Amino acid sequence: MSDQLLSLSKTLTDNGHRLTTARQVILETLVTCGGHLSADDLAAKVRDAAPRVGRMTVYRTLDLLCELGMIRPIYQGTGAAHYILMDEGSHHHLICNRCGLVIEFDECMSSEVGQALSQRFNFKIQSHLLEFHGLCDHCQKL
Amino acid sequence: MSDQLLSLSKTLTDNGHRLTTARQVILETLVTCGGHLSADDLAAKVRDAAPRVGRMTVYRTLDLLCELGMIRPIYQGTGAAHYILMDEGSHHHLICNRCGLVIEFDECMSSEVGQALSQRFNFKIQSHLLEFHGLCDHCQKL
DNA sequence: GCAGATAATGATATAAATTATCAATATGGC
DNA sequence: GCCATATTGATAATTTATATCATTATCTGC
Ligand SMILES: [Mn+2]
Ligand SMILES: [Mn+2]
Ligand SMILES: [Zn+2]
Ligand SMILES: [Zn+2]
Repeated sequence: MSDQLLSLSKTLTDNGHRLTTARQVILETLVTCGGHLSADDLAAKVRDAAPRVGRMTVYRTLDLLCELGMIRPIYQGTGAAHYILMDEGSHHHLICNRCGLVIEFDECMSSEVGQALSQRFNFKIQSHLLEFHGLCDHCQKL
Repeated sequence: MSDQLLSLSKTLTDNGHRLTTARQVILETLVTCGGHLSADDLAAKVRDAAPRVGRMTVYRTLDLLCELGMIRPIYQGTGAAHYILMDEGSHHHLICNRCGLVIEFDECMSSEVGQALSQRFNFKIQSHLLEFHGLCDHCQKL
């Protein structure tokens, strides 16, 4: 069991939620896949490992994880929400407006800005998402 | 007709798309409302001004505006996509993970990072979105 | 370890949001 | 104004998301 999985599980129990087998499998699948899945995509993968887990439980678990700030829904081409992991505190993308290509990157200087905002609005920051949008190498040449 | 509306219209024609009356009304409504609308919300408002504009046209226009980088779909509580205006080059949010409150802010230091990424990946940046997620003043006290 | 209170589940039904089709129409270039 | 064709909108189909509720599993306290 990975550290990340342990940490996510702990966040659940720390907030008074039960660590059910369904939730365990869902978390494990989510971590293994590295996120970027839709609810139904995830439900399908989860059912490979645990066929008894219902689709509703996946939807509800995703909602719960969102509320706890562990994941975040974003658009990724299709009409369905895709969920990215937020437990590391940040997530960064370059996204092509034409073909939908997603490039991940790490560096970012949002901490200072966050600090200031946190005070101004008395807002407790748990994570951030930074996305640059534009045209990828390939799509610029079309 | 606002400068913003003119600029958006120009982007359409500059990219070889027709400036139809439907698109004009859609853009105008979008700008007037300041974005943050779902496709169906927008369709309803559009039909107040122009009853003949069909829902499909709104969906398709929103897709087109996304592809041109003028707007961007994000999640805002409900299952439907909400569209934010991106033509100013950036958009910044503080979002409460519990109640969904959205606070807008202006300052940000993403330009330098963007510059570096742009070169590294040969990616033409058109805009960026920065979101901080956490708990608002009110929800921290629950 | 067991019982009880209750959070959580999952089968089912319903609603909401998105996408596909295609004949009719409006648009911009000439 | 004419024409080629991009765009539209009515309709239908599909995909996503939400609501219900009886049943089950989890945790707490003993
Ligand atoms: Mn990612
Ligand atoms: Mn906004
Ligand atoms: Zn691309
Ligand atoms: Zn809140």
